[in-house]
Amino acid sequence: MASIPSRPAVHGALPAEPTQASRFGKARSAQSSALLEDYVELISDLLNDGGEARPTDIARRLGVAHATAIKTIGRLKREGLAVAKPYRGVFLTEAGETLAARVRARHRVVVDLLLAVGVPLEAAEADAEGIEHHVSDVTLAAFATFLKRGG
Amino acid sequence: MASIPSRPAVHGALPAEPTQASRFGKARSAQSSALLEDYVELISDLLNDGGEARPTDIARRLGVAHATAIKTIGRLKREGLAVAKPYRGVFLTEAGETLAARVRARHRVVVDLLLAVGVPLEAAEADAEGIEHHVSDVTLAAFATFLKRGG
DNA sequence: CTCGGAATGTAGCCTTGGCTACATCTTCCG
DNA sequence: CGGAAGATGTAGCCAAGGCTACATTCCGAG
Repeated sequence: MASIPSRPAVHGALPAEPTQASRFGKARSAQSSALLEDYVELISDLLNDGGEARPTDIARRLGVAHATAIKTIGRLKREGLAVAKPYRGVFLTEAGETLAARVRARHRVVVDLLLAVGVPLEAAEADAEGIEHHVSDVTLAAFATFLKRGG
Repeated sequence: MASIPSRPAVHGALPAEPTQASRFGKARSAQSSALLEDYVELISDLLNDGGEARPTDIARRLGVAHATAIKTIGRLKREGLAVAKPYRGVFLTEAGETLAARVRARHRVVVDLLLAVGVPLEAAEADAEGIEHHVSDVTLAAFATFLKRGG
């Protein structure tokens, strides 16, 4: 069908810009850190609030099996974000706390922005959970400015 | 992203609300359809623009190896979103076209909203790529309303 | 002090989405 | 017409993030 000719040099309005590829790549890698961010923030919440973060609690809050939570906690440890001795609960390292604070702040801004543009509370909370991991610093700053100015 | 941050936290044990778990679960499953959505939209773009969608182009645009693209195209076929005969390019089914249209519309609204709240173009385009997959219908509607209102 | 239930941890399996390496097909050009 | 080059497809590997099933540890009753 001549539909697969060797690649002609130019392709009209859709050049194969590396820009686009890099955007997708960024979105992919963001997704990979998302889980760690969720864990770290949740652990921080649990520690601040109840004094301890136990795998079972974490698992229940995240809606996964406890084995899954434990496995991910292992990854947290490997990445230097958390410490945990067997049967002794999970704690955050300096790096973990820092990350948690950043993530929590970002989450708040995202939710507030969604509310400011008229998203209902329930949807705002729910969608923010997924959205926040893809909000870059630049975008976050813009959100903050928008909120300060008008919201 | 533990969702209790913006409000005064309950002092005492955090309740193990199923709400939170379901939010995380939703974010997780959204992430799973995200890839398919990206592929479908890109294929639609390529078809509309150049008349054909070839695995190599798709791979380059997404920034992945061609083998990866081919594997995912296989998944698209399994899910009834695309058709492809070996060495003959990829085409969308009715369902695929429908999905593509929906995804494209959503993408536009998300970018427009980001721009409307002051996010620079580059960041808006880049972040939208990740954000759009987590924007629920309710939130999308709110975005549209905000934009129409002259946001 | 012992025992049983709950919490914790381990092992092994699955799918997704990447990759590289290699095999095969098409097309185009000499 | 016959290759060679490039596109396409296949195979096999890896890590992440789920799960279930089973093993171990802890702790509070009794």
